[in-house]
Parts: sequence; structure tokens; C-alpha cells
Amino acid sequence: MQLEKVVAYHKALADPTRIKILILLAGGELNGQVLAEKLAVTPATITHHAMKLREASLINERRDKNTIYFTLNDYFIKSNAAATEKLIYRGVHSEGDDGIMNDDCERTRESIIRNFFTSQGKLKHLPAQLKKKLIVLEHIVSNLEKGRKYTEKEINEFVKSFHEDFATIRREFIMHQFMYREESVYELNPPEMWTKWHQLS
Amino acid sequence: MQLEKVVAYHKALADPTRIKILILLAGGELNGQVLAEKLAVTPATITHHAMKLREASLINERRDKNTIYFTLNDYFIKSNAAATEKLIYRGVHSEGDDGIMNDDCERTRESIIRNFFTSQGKLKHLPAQLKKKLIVLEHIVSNLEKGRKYTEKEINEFVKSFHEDFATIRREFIMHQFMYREESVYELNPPEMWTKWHQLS
DNA sequence: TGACTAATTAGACATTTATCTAATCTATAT
DNA sequence: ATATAGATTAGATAAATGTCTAATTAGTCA
Repeated sequence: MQLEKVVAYHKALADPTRIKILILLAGGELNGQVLAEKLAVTPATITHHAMKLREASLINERRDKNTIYFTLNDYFIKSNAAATEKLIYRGVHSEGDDGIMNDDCERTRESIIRNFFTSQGKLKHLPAQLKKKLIVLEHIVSNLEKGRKYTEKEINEFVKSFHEDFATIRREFIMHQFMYREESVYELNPPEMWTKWHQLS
Repeated sequence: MQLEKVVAYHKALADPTRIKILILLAGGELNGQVLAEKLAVTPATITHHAMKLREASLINERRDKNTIYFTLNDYFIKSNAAATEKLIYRGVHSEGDDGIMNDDCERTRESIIRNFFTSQGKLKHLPAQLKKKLIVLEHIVSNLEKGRKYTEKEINEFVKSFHEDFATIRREFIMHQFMYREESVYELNPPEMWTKWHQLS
């Protein structure tokens, strides 16, 4: 359900300490201890807030020796704000894509998405079955802007909001023609180039 | 403080019942009883949520006989989402306007705004002193999009998010050249046309 | 191995919050 | 004035939440 996600997102931002954490992270990556000191709270409190922010996909983290550095997840901050408006104004209907498919397909699609993504919008794992995999890939890739050029780093960050194994998924994007790459610059292909399961055998 | 407002906004949206209320209101105005019935909660609960939504300026209300009808406050829903991003990315600095003024002016400006607006961003009352009034009007009007045409109804709704007496304030906009009107269509004037206190005697 | 550092967990505590019931208020209509 | 309909308030309760301290885990380096 879309509702849960929007509520979780706003819950995550509904606390002054967490907003301050995000403001600090906007200035660059920081580790827990530093955050704790700057905000005058204990490391335990930072851990607590980090969990909430992570659950809402608002931050990513990277480990270096004993230290965990947090970074903003730009993509989710922006897309969730938009999702709120969308939910309120367009209501509960429509999972988000402009449908070319008929109702039957749409139902299949939605149930596959419900199965392979958590309620937080994270990908559990790539389906083995091709048809399902394509639907999952399309679902992810449809969050990118058409016509915009992305660096490899941006694509990695973006994919990481859905799943840790960004390398595999990025390769799948190319393989199934969702995107093309030229000298490490990535861009969406037009949808008619995307491999669709119902055009197969 | 900007932070408080952003947190209050997200707190208001951090509850499924309140989101559902907004979704229902997106379909048109509704009164408390109907909302209570559709959401399977008591009228008292609706009153509770209505207060939170009102404090965050997400809804307006209108009384007709014994019945109070709630409506969405479109303007605030959108502008607050934007404010969140702004706060996170541009940090705590800058009240929002592109500064041409020097620091002294800016301080005066901010203190006037702090004095005449509640922490919720509502206008307490129009200052009598011209200089202060112009600053207040500019502050409000700077939330409109340049180049966009507004109907009188839209302007009224917009102004109402700041103060009940929209007619007076709308007239002030025209009088001091913040906007112009042509056949009931309103549009922002370019900032250099706005009456500025420091251009006066 | 053992010492050190950063992060996490567990548990406690106070605060906030969503909801209900029952009583009260307010404006209308008879 | 009285009755009625909708909204609000007050008070109770259970659940969630933010923060702390103290104990524990996990990873690094000598």
C-alpha cells in the first residue's frame, strides 16, 4: 500500500533531531560520533534516528574501518515529497505508471511488485523468472528522468536505494535496453526500446 | 524558526488517518460527521485531527448553519513540501528571499516578519506603519509564482492561508503594485515595480 | 591475544499521541 | 423556550516515541 510509505516518510521527517541530521549530512558525509557531538546527544540516540532514516530510505551508509559514514539519499528525499502530493491528489488509485497494459496485465504487474518489493519500496531480490525480472527492472527504472544524463556514481546511488547489489542491477538495465551507456554516462532509452515480456516468445 | 514549521508540517502528515482525511478532501469539501463515518472513527477523533491539520495550515474550513465544512489548502501542501527540501539543502540560513538588501536591512526585515507572523506562518494583522506593511506584503507575495496567472478565487484562497481578511490584503497587493489585475485575472508584477520602503522619502 | 574505537542493543523513563466515551457547547429550527 | 444536530472539550487509556545509561558487539591495529 502506498499510504504506508508516505506515512513512514513523513514520520521520519517529523522530528527536529532527524531534520538536523539531514541538514548536517547535506554538507557532506559524517559518522555517528560527530553527529552526536554536533547535536549534543549520545551516540545511542544517533543510532536510533539513523535506523528510522534508513528505513525511510533517506540516508545511505558506508563503512570505513570502524567508522560508519552516513550520506543523504537525495533521490528518495525528492521523490517522496512528490509521492505525497500524488497520493493526496490522485487518491489511492494507480500505482504510478501510465498504463498501456490492460487490466489483467496491470493486476499481474502490481502483484509482482508487491511481492518483490518491501513496503518501504526496497527490492527484496531480483526475480529469476525473466518476465518478473523485467517488470521489476521497469518499475525501478521508471523513477529516472527521461533525457537526463547520469554519471555512473549517480546511477549507483540511485540503484542502491532499492538494493545493495547495484552492479548487477545496473548491468541488467543495459542488457535489457532500459538504458544505454557511453563513456560512463548513462541515459534512459525511450520506453519502446525496453525489453517487454509480452513481446517475447 | 524555520525548523519548527517543517517539523510541524511533517508531523501533521505522519498519521494514516490524517492522510486519508486529506485524500477525501481532495474530492471536495466534507463535514466532520461524514469524515467520521467514512473513516470509521468518532467525530471527536475528527476534531482532534482537524486541529492538527489546521495548525499546519493544510486545511481551511467554512461554516454553514451547524455544519463545518473542511477544504484542502492546496497552497500550503505544496509549498511546505518544497520548504522541506529547501531547509535540508540550503540549511538553516536565509529566510527564503534572494537578498539585494544589506545585512542591516535583512535583520530589520526578519524581525518584522517574526513579529507579524505566527510560528505557523500566519499573519497576525497588517502593520499600520507603511514600511512594515510593505515588508509583510512582499513576504506574502513572494510565495506566488512569477509569470503565472491566477484567478480571483485562487488569490483569495492563497491569501486566506495567511489571514482571513483576504479582500483587504488583495487590494493592498494591487495598490502597492505587487500584482496587477486585468478582467479578474491576477499576475505578479516584476519585483522592480514593487513599492519598496527604502525608495520612499 | 589484548587494547582500543565506533556502533549497537537492552532496558528504563518521561512525553506525546491516537482513540474512545461521556458531557458540554453552539447554532438552528420549531 | 425547547429540542435537535453537529462540533468540541475533558478525561481516560493504551501505544509509540525520544532520550538516556550501561552493557555488549564488531572491527582494527599493535
